[in-house]
Amino acid sequence: MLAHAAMTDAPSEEEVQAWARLIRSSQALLGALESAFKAADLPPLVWYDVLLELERAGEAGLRPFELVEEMLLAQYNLSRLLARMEQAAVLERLDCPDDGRGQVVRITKQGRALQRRMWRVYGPAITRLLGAKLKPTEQQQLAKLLGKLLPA
Amino acid sequence: MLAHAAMTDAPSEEEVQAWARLIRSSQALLGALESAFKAADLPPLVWYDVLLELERAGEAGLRPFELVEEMLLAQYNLSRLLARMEQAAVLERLDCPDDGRGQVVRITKQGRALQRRMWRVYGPAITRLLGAKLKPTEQQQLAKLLGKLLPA
DNA sequence: GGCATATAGATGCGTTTGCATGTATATGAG
DNA sequence: CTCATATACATGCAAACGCATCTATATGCC
Repeated sequence: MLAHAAMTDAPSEEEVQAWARLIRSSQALLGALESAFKAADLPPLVWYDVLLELERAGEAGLRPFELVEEMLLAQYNLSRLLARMEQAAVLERLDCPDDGRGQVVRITKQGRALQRRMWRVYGPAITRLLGAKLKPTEQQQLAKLLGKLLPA
Repeated sequence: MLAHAAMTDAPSEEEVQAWARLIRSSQALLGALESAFKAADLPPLVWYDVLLELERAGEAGLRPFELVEEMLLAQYNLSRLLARMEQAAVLERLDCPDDGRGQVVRITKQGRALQRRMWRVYGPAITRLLGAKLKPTEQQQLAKLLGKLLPA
């Protein structure tokens, strides 16, 4: 998948291998998960992420810009995603009382229902794709290592 | 990013955390890499992957279906990707002598040049995003753990 | 207050993706 | 040889994405 000999300041074999496997495995697992959602006639993963954030935010809801910050999603993509999800009645967008430019997004009852239905696919998929392949110790190791890659 | 209490057969905390970090970190790193390509006026990562496979295949080239098997890419996406890349003259598609339905794809001189230009961005990005964050031992650990997730 | 600048969110437009299906050649059964 | 089926690749169409930009409101400076 990678590697390219003879190049000054090239990354080491170890770096490249770790990189390649990170990309490959995440793609493979994500692909499998999205397939599972589709097979169950459910929307894509990003819907679950939004619903989860909103569910956690509770009655107060969240501002779209907060969602942009928490999720790895471009502003214009979130804008249109929220429009689709509102269309599906899984969330509602209210005018923000404190800021005339903004809005507050809140999960609906149907949203919570969808979240639960998605989790019934998501949870088992995690177990099948990751939990079944790594011992608990290894899961912790992996999480720890990946954590070091995270913020920047 | 995940977790959802009270659900039978729910994955464990460790599973969920490892999963979440895998998704998040790969997204973050991939995003940073793609940004680096764009900033350097280079095409997206998938172009590099194709060029690398073709470069490895040498004069003999590769059949599109072989690329589909090696890369994690849908057939119709590859078909159009190859069309764009042919348009950019970084590869050529020849009728396959052995199979009238098929074709043989070969990297061009310009393709090799592009591959090198991309690697000049890619290599340092790997070092910056992964190599600088993990010690060599950790890189090997990570690769090993991710390897267990791979085939299925 | 008045104006320059920053921030929240939406949107037009071109590109890419996903899905279903289409076309053409290959392969195997009889 | 013929026909049914399978495989290789392409493509029409709709949905989603990326980019640049737009509108509207907020904020800070004078």
